Amino acid sequence: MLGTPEESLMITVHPLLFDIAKIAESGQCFRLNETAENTWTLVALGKVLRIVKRENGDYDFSCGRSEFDAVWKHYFDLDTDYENYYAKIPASDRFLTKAARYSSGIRILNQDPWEMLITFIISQRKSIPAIRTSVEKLCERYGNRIRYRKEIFYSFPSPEKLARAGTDGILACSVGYRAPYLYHASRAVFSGELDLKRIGGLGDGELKEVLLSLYGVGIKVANCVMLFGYHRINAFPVDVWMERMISEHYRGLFPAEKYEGFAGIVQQFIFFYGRTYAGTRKLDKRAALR
DNA sequence: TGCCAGGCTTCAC
DNA sequence: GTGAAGCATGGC
Repeated sequence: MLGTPEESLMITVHPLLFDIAKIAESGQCFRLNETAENTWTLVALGKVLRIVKRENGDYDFSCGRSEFDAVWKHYFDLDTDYENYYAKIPASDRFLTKAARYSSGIRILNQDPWEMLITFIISQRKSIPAIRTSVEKLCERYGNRIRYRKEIFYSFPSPEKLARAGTDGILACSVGYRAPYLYHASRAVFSGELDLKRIGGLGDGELKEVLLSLYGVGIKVANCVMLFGYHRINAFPVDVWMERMISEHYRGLFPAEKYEGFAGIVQQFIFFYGRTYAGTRKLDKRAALR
C-alpha cells in the first residue's frame, strides 16, 4: 500500500544553535511536545510536523524541501544568526553569560499572532503544564481535525469558532475567570474590529497600545504577544520567574537598555534558565527542607 | 493538602 | 496615581 504524501516526505537539516528540546520547554509555545525518544510533534499553522533528532545532531523534519523553505525555516527563525546575540552579552555579566550558555539553541519562533493572543491570555496565573492542558482542550473542542500518520490532531481554533462558542463554551476548557477575556478577544477579531494582520504593520509602541486596549490583556501578555506572535524581539515580558531572577541577580533592576533591539531574546535566556535549571535547584532546596 | 502558576481588573484611598 | 483584594483551576 502506498503511503500518504506526508509519510514519504522528509528533509534532513543541521541548523546551528538550534535545540528543539529547549525550544519545546522554553514557555513560548505549547503545542510542541516530545512524543517519543528524540522525537517531537508540533501542531502549528494548521499543520502537523514531526521532528526527529539524530545522534549526530542532524534533524529530520517530516516535510519536503519546498515546505521547509516556505514555512518552517521562518517559523523556527533559522535565517537568523544567533551567534550575534551571544556575542553582544558582556562577559562581565556572569549570570547572563551563564544563562545564555545554558539556553544555547533556543530561538524565538515566528508564531501566529492570533494563537499567541489567545494562548497568552490563558497563560496568566497558570503553570506551563496547565496552559498546555487548556490550549489542548480548546483545540480539541473548537479546532479542525487533522489526520496525520493514522493519528488525529486538532488545529488551533479560528476566531469565528471561539466567538461562536461563547463564554460558556470557552469556560469548558479549564480557563476559569479568563473565559470572558477570551470571548471578548475572539469577538473583536471575528468582527473585524481588531485586525491582527494590520496591526502587524505598526511600530512597537503603537502595537503595544492596541494590545493593551483589549480586555484581559495587560503589560505582560502584550509583551508576550509582541515577542512570540509579532517577533518584536525587543519586547521584554516580566513574569514571576523573571521577577525572581531580576531580584536575585540584578537587585531588582535589569539593565534592559544594554540590550536594546534584542532584549526579548535575553529575556528568554533568563526565563528558561530560571525556570528550569535555577528553578529545579529551588525545588530541590524545598524538598531538602521537608 | 496546600501552594503556586509566563497577571489582570476592580475598587479603595 | 497607587496598592491591595479577588479571581478559577490544574499540577506538583
